[in-house]
Amino acid sequence: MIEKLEFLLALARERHFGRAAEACGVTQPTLSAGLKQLEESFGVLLVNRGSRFQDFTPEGQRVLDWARRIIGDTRAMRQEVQALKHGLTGRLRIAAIPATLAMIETLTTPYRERHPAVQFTILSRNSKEIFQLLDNLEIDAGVTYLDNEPLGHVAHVPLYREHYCLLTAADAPLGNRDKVTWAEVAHVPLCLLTANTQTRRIIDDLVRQAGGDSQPTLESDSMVLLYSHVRTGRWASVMPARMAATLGLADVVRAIPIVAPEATHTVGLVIPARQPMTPLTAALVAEARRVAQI
Amino acid sequence: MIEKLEFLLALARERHFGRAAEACGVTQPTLSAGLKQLEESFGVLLVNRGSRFQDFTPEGQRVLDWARRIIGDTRAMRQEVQALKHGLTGRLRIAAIPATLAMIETLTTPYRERHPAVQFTILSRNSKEIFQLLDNLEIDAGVTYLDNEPLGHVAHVPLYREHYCLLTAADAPLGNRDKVTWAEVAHVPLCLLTANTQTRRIIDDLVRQAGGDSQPTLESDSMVLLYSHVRTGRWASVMPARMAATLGLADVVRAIPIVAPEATHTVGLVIPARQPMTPLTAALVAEARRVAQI
DNA sequence: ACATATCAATAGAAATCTTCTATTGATTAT
DNA sequence: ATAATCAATAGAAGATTTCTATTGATATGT
Repeated sequence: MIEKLEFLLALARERHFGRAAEACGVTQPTLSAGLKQLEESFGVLLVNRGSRFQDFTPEGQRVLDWARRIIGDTRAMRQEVQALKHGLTGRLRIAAIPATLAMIETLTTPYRERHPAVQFTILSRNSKEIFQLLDNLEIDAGVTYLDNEPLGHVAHVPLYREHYCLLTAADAPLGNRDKVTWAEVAHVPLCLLTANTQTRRIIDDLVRQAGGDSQPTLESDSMVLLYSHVRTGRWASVMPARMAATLGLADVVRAIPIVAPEATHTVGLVIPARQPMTPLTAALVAEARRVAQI
Repeated sequence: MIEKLEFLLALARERHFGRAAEACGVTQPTLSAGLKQLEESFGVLLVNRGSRFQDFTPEGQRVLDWARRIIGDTRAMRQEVQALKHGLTGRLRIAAIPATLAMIETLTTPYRERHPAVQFTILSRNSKEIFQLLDNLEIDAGVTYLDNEPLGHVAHVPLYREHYCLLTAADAPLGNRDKVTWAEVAHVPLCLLTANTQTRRIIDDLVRQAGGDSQPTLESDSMVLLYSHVRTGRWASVMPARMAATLGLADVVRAIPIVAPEATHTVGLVIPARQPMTPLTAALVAEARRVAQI
């Protein structure tokens, strides 16, 4: 029964019988049969299909919601018993938006100190993907902005307020300043994250409000790529202050706080709205509360 | 897997492998094997046993808690799909303390009006048993006092405040009074519920505070039995006012409000603290809110 | 202290179910 | 029109579950 619900969950993720079956480690006919059994046991069609997967029926949607919950609880149960036996073990799966990648270690380092047996998987994803992964039980927690776009049905723990700074060469136009305004930044050609990221949308908004139009000279979804350009001193960028601080900068590059309008956004941990949490997640939340600066 | 968790739940109820097996509709070796598999899958002993059932290990306790939740969710899921198909169907199981039995119809009658396909099972139980039944998923809701003894981990909906009255013959010592005090009641020989009920404990307390000692001339766990004695006019009793009002009284018997000290206790619905509720339970809660007088 | 009863575990056979491979039928893409 | 993709089906092999019958251990009663 639980295994059948796993089939359903996989199908929701993959939207394809064959791939869902593979994800579950069974063959396609096995998955088909499993779903058929579910449907028979409920007496309702759960999946609309005509020679290929189409979508879930309304009943299928409801069962899917319950399946997520039931499977989440089942995993939490196993984890908890495991923790009672051997302390915290297993793999903690986190996804973070690129702008926060450099601060994740402030969570994982003390976490590992306390629970050395825990292993980590950390993915760089945009915020929309993070919420999808959370919904599908594919990650235990996410790190993203809390106050910008509506949160899904998740709980959250604030971590810190983000400020932005202009990264530019000391000998560039604004390079000798102690602080700059968004109005000034609006005229600098920048290297920025691609437009499917929240950080980019935030920066775009601020630039636009200051009268600019933000046509970046270079855009990428990789922070390392942006960083490697900026450190040459030949490109400018706007980055979260924490990111700039953590990465460290070459001598030729200066990180200049952008001060007006004062624009801060809250970065925080997002976790599934389940009570009780899994032990691994609970420990992460405890760490987040310790590390939180707000 | 879910079936195995059902085994565990049955064992917690019955504390006996054979009876638990019977409750699950399997033989004892099947249940034993099922539990052994659970233990192997967790890698932990769940049940302490030496030639007979002893108790659950700490891990077993935790698994038991999760099992209740997971199985509760599984049933809720089935119920919800069923409700999507055919509207509300199935059996709503309620347990109520004897003092409230006469008011249950104020819930069930409008409920049935709205959802004619739903069937009811209503048990008369004391409050301790009600909470056990709730914990074991054997009932969907209970009706009991909310403010007297500590509630388990349940949610609740207040229904009304209970007042008490003295039932006695018109020609008995206090029979001509419009109201009486607990101090006066303390001297009347009464027919009361047995001491394992909350109602009795409440009355005992009030009588004792008024200086009496409550040695009932007759006690029973059956309201019908008490009622049949009282209606002869040859016995006196203290009953919740609602009960007296609902049952109706023979001409010779009067129901006299007991006014001082003003003693009211809240009667309410108690339901498992699960979100979301099962559809059957949700409908009952809605009805309770409608009927509630407080 | 001995006999009896109760209880859960075990052994082994029978039955059920699950899963697989191979194929089909239907639809979509080229 | 042909090929490719996808999910359902058929049928055999394999795994699991469940049963009956029994054992071994502990408790109960005489």
